[in-house]
Amino acid sequence: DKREDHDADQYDCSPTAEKTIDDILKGSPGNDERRALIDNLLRQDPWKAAKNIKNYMGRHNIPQREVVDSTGLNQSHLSQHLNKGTPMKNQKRGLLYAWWAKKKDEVAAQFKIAQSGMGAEQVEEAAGVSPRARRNRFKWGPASQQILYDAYQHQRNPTKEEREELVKKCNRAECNQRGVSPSHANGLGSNLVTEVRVYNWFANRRK
Amino acid sequence: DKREDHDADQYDCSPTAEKTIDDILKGSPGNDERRALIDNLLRQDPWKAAKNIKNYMGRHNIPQREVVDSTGLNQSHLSQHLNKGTPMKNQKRGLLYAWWAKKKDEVAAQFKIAQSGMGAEQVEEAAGVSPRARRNRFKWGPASQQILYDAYQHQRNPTKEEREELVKKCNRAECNQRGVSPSHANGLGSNLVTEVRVYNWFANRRK
DNA sequence: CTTGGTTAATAATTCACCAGA
DNA sequence: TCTGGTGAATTATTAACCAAG
Repeated sequence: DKREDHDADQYDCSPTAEKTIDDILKGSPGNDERRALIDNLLRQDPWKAAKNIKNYMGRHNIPQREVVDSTGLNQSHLSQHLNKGTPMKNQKRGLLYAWWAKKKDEVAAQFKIAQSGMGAEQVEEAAGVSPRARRNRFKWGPASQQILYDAYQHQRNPTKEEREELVKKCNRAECNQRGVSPSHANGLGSNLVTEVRVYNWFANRRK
Repeated sequence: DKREDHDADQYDCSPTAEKTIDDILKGSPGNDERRALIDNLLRQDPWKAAKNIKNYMGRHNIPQREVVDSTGLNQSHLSQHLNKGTPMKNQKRGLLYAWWAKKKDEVAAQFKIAQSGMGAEQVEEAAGVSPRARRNRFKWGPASQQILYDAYQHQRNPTKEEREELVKKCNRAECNQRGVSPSHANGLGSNLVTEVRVYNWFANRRK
């Protein structure tokens, strides 16, 4: 990772202005269906929708920050809405749902493309992942952590080979959790497990 | 509270450069003794010192951020050092101890001055609280919270009178926790309990 | 006044990174 | 082949508003 030029104020779009559903849904086909989904969600129980979104984010290990960046919602508000059912006006819920509607397709596209031999990053690009967003930070999923934890009990200092083995096992588990074939691991994008990450996990764990 | 001009890059001193013990101890008499204390702490068990500082901060409800601002230490590093005993080099521990040495005197001075009829903010000024630092945010102490919690069980919507009563009770408890006479409540500075704060506590609690 | 919304700020945690032995 | 140190980023939580019944 490079230190990013932390002064780049050029984030997504509209630096000051509020976002709109159109901003989020910009371009890409199939927006009629998405709008229908959004309207539908807006008409239903917000708490139920929140749980579904949270669940989806959990399964795919999507950082809350990505949602914040692409919707323009306030981080703490979003966090409370998702985790505690704190109220959120329809206008804002719409943004959240729009993000979700689009994201689901993006993710699906990513895994589809991942069948080809592309690397994880190329896959993201090819799938048209919202361009301006900053790359997500890698995040361990519970499934992988369980695997690592078990391995740790048996061996605190795995060799490179053992680590590579763990990488495969983790990626398989992650794909499994997402309901896709393990061969599509590159669709995991920023959450693809690598040997360095496994290395770091052990190094940090040992402290 | 006013919205602060969030662009003001003029924080404490030395925006880029590392701080030194001298920066922290600048001016104010009695620095020889402070240096002796610092050296002494540096020679002892870091974890023991950390616990003492943490304990002190807890008793006076001092935000970690104040330490970060005045020492220039990294927030997560400080947090880990204080809470988990993560190692920290002497150079940096020195800054932390210097802050503590000075802070203890400042706090003592604040309570001394608070005997006079000054308001909480004037007291802070008079005590020569490091000038450039931004005002700390109010934070409830455990003692006060217990009082409020007990009151809440009995009455979710206290009247203004009841709230004023709680204010007094809380401030008394806070002074008590700090080992000072309740008459010195204004020495509590930014942590002085007021009726609005009590009001807010109940309003937030009801949600 | 109070609830519905909403938010800035705080701080524990997570994942990484780098200099040496 | 790390391990001591460190740190940027993430996010739940805390303590505030503010508009409008």
